[in-house]
Amino acid sequence: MPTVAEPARPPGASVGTTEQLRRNNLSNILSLVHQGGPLSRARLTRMTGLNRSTVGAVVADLADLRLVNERMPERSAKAGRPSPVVHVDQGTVAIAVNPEVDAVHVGLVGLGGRVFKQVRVATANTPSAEQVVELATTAISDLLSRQDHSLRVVGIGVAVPGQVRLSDGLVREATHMGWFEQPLAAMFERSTGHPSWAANAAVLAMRAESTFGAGRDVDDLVYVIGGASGIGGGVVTGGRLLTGTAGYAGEFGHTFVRPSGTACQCGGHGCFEAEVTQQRLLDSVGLQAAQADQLSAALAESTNPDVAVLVAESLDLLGIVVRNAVNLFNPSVVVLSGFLAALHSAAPDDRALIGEAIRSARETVRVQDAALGADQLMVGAAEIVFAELIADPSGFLAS
Amino acid sequence: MPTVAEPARPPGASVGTTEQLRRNNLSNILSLVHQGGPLSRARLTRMTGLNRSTVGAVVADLADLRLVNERMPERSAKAGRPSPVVHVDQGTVAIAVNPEVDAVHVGLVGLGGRVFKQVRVATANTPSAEQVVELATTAISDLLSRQDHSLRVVGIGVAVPGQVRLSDGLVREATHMGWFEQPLAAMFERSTGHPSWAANAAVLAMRAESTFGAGRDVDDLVYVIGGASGIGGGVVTGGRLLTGTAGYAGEFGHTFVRPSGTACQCGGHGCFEAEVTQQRLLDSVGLQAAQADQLSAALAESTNPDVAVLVAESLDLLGIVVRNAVNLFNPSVVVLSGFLAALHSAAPDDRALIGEAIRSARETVRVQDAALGADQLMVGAAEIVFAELIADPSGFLAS
DNA sequence: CTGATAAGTTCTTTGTCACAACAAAATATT
DNA sequence: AATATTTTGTTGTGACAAAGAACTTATCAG
Repeated sequence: MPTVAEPARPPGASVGTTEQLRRNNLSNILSLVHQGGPLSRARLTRMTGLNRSTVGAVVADLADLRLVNERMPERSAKAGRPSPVVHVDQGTVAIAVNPEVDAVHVGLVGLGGRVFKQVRVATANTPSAEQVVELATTAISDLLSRQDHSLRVVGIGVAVPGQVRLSDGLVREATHMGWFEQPLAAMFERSTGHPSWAANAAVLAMRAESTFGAGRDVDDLVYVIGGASGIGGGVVTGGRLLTGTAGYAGEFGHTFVRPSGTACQCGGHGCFEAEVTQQRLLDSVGLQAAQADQLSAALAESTNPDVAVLVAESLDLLGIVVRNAVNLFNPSVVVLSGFLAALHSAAPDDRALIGEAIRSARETVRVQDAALGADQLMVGAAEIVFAELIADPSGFLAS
Repeated sequence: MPTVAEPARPPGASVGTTEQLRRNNLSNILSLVHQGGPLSRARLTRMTGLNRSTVGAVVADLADLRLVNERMPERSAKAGRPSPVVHVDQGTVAIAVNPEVDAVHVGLVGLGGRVFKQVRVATANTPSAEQVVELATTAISDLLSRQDHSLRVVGIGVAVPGQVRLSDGLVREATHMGWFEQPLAAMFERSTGHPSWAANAAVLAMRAESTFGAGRDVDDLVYVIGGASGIGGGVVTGGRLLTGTAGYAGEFGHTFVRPSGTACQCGGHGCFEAEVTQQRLLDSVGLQAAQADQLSAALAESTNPDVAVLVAESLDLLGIVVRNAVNLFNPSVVVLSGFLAALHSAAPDDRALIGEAIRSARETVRVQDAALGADQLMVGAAEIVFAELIADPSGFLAS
């Protein structure tokens, strides 16, 4: 007879035993080197507050796991014995996959966030989930075989333009791809043998930005990105990624901005992403979808009053989204990305965006544009894999 | 010369040393007993996953700190040696203060969340911050002197209807009280000698609900409360309270719901709390402000078509707020409180509230009414104090 | 009254980290 | 060029926390 289930909620951080303590220290130090680049052991000591000898032991453990290696610095500025610099291992990589309407992107990303290689496999039509897995699997073995040194692949991260259940990587719906209830992570695991995760692309873009870009060292961050397939976003609060109960949090694209507005693909009305689209802005200045990166310049150069009206109107609606977000999340930074960054650069100041947020929250928030370029999604997709590795380095590699 | 400041961000949970390990276990077990009521040591063992002997040692430590005590159970159901039941100490209390427009509420709340005593000190006019401190200080010594056993007061928690900076308990603005930039926590500390904290009343109401009420054991919770002074709220995500960078997060009352709507006190337009007020609903059924608790019944009984229209319209606007919240936070539960619960009970079903949220998030969310009654705010205000105590029991009492 | 069961108690072992003493390797000073 | 100073790695020791085993205690079932 099974015993009565306890409220299994692990109270507080799950660090109760000495074993978990060491795991935590391994995790923290690996995380610092992953995010902060090469760091001397002396700096790690100061940053963690641990003892010199402890840091030495932990770094030695990480080196045994081939996750980091130590090198003596070439030049040392200050007096005293030089401290060995801890680098992330260059042979440990994650594979990033990003299916799109007309192509599949596949990349090789090293621990530390460097994109080593990247390919774009074009498709004739919008690919099915099965096709994406097949194309990506081929591309992956191709990428790996062309590599000279042998790499250790720790897993696959897939960035999907749609809603993904984090627990098992099930794509609930990706309307632009025409996908519904596709167990994408499981499909990748079966096809490649590598442990796989999938998540919403906008959330992963934010992860990249939050770990390596404009949101670095920001504990309370709101990120909104606009692309060809709509508007998404993600939130970091208290230094932690906001996922919600299943991973669907951060859908800024479906914020209500206009009563009885255009019908949205989601079934609702007045959604932000139904009212403000990249296509409409591109059309207004006569650009093609492929020229989205020129939107900011084109908007700045335009003297067409119709464009000015469209921009003003779009900024107003973006302002509603940002205002709501500032009131709800009280972030220190709001990052705008994709065509929303272009829209932002067309605004005379940030008053249209945050002017109507409550004063207390408004005063300490700043709006800025994304810092990362095209690699963004590759880095973000790899990051879901690395996050798992970093959470429990030795446990992850043992399994 | 000061050394160069390191990015002092403690990576991950700050549990790096064996000392912090014990602190963490003290904290976890005290938290379980505080929230879950009396628990046997055997159950604590199962809930924490720690060893019998460890739990025994930790509980002994907590007993030494006079935070818990153990009693043998009167009746035992199963075979085997009876496990001592760990109770929260009844002599450890926090003082809860809640200033309102026409009164100051002061309460004595025990560890474990029981309200021992409570007084309402009526005021002729809306009191200033100084007056509130003065009235409350008198009421506190009065409450304490009338108590037969000697109590250990661990601190004061103040629930303020306005925006409060959490770090130092500065009231940034409480428009209904007419307060601006009042260092309320510091004022209480000076006047009473007890360590004091202040926070937004709606957030504290949510804390109560999240710890002891409808949001118990819910890791992803959205809470929206409507009262005489407007609409506020709070969010728990991933089991943690969402505060934002300074503590102003959760201002659902200023969500945009109607273009060119009524001007709001915040300076914005179309805010939810400007469009839907308790007063208007009370007026529609001919109730007074003091009869707010009868609103739900009155709305149910009303046959007036004007009331029906107002209710439908208000529900629509509430639906916008809830829909946005579901899309952004992906909660498992949305709790409605105050007059919003009355409004909710007047709805035929929850379709008006969550019908337009994105499907994936909508399917797993449920909307329910607050479970806690009038004590809510006292419990919540005490909770900011207890949270500090629980985070580091021995450190808190040593300081 | 006896056996089964469950859980507290005690003692030992293991593992983690802090600390102190020492050694090493660089710069700074004379 | 020699020496002092500074900073940091290294090593060994001790404190402390938790796990585990062996034993004891207290209840229930028959």
